[in-house]
This record gives sequence, structure tokens and C-alpha cells, in this order.
Amino acid sequence: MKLDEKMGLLRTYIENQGLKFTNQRDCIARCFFRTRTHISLDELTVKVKKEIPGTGYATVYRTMKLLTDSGLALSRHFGDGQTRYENLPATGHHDHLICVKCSRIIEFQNEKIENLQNETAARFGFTVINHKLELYGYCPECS
Amino acid sequence: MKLDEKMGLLRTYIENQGLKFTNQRDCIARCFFRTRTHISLDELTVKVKKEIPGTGYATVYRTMKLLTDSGLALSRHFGDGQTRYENLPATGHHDHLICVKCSRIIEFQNEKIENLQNETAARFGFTVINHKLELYGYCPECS
DNA sequence: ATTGAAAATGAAAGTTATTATCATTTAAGG
DNA sequence: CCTTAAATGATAATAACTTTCATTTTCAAT
Repeated sequence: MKLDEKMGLLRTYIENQGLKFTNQRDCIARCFFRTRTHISLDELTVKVKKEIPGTGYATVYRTMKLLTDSGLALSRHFGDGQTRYENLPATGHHDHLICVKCSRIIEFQNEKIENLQNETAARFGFTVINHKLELYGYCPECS
Repeated sequence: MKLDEKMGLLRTYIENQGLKFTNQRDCIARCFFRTRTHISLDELTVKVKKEIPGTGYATVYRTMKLLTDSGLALSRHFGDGQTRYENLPATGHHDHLICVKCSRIIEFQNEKIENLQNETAARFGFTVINHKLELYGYCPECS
């Protein structure tokens, strides 16, 4: 999805909720949409402050809540005690390979795994709406 | 693995580390090994206090750290902001189906998924030592 | 059994990340 | 331009986890 498209969706979401589209929200969303990493609130706040210096952590926090509620961002926990936010995958869902030594994170997709997941869930009568698959181990450099 | 076997492993681990096997550790470990749920520190502390009333949260915390370090317990995060501890699966690894409405957790195993995971990781040169697969959705009662 | 050094304990304080509060400022429709 | 509800930023409150410290306990060596 293109940046403008995301910004449009955000604007719509905000208006539908009777909320207001502010400078800070615009800036925070753009900063976030630009990132390719799994960014934390602290890291994002630093970026945002470079563009709008006075911006408070609380505002970044609240805006990321908006973004996750609207489905434009995903929040995840990897193992350090921080919530990290990630952009929607370009195409379909993706999962993570995490190096336990150097903390490198690689993303991957595997449709076969997804299918098996749905099959398995169906056996228990579950309807899956989301999933999380993380493989922990050693990356090529660390093993 | 039988209870006695686990207690033996714990004892060995503790002795090898030059630590001491205390009443509290014995009680906390037994209480934990008895549970079938994903128990939190608070919940476990309640159980332990029924057997050794004075026991402090910090001791339970430290003992569960011992248990996870020694590999006799697994710690997990599901979505409420709590660390939960679970017993080693009886046979192989298992994963979780989590109902987003009623929070029910069902465990399952699927060897085919495991194999695909290893295959996928290998393509990136990763050596997998552990993984986490959680499927979020609606259980039969909630859907 | 007694003793002494090292470790464990429990209470309480300290951390850290997250969430809420509140006085002030701002967006956006009329 | 006004009004008013919402947003902001500073700060306080929470919640879960982790550490500290004075006291107690374990356990190996008497």
C-alpha cells in the first residue's frame, strides 16, 4: 500500500471516530510508515521530535494506539520487554526468524504453514483471525 | 517426565550451580509442576502460600527464574501484560490457540508445521532452537 | 551436634514500560 | 471569527518485574 493511501485511510478512520487530524498525528504516522524496522515508542519519539520538537511521548503512544486500532500498524512483543510496532506486510502475512545471539530479525512468508494453521484450528472449531509465528535460533553469522 | 524425575533434575541443577535446595524451592517447584495451566507469578504465589504461608513473591519469582534457566519451565507472553509459566510438554513441542474473546487457551501439536518451520529457517541459514506459534481467533463458543 | 561461610528469604524499595490525569492549546464546523 | 469538543505535553499513577538489604537458613567441615 502506498503512503498516500495509508494516510487517506488514517484520515478516514479519524474522521469516522469524530476525532481530529492534527499535525502531530500526521507527522507520527508518516514517520512510522517510513520505517522498515520494528520500532519502539522511544525510537519513534526520537524521530518525531526531529520534525516537531515539542512532541511528547504520550502523544506518540496515543497515535500508535490509533494506528493499531485502525489496523494500519501491528504491535508485537519479541522478548526484550518492549512493545514494537511494525508496518503492514506488503503482501500477506509474514513471520519472524529471530537470532537469540545478535537479535537480528528476518521476516519470511510461507503459505503452506498458513494453510496448515487454518486446518489445525478448524479441527478445534476455532476461527483464526490472526497469528504469530516466531522461530528463535542462530543466524548464519552467529551459529 | 515424572514428577520425581523433574525434582531430581532440579536438585542436580541447583547443586551444580553451588546453590541450595530449600523448602521453599521444593514447594514452589512442586506446585508449579502440578499445574496444567499457564500460571502467572501471582497465581503461583497464592498456591505456594497455602503450603508455606510466609512465602514471598520475590522467592517465587526467583525460583521460577531458576526453573526456566534450567529448562524445566517455559515462560511465555500471551497478550495480557503478564509472564506466564508453563510445564514442559509431555511429548514434543506444542502450540496455542487463543480465543480473543474469552481468553481460552487450547494447546495443539502439528508435526507437519514443525517440519515446514525447520525447512524455512534452513533456507535463511538459521538453526532453530525454539519457536512460538500462536493462533488468535474465536473458539467454538465465542464465534 | 556445632559452627561458620555462603546463599536464600521476605519485605520493601527501585526500575521500566505503559497508561491516565489535567490544565492548556488547537482543530474544524457553524 | 467563535465555540466546543478533542488533542497535547507534562507529569503522575500503574503494573509487572527486578534488586537491595537485614535476617535467617543451608550445608559442609569440624
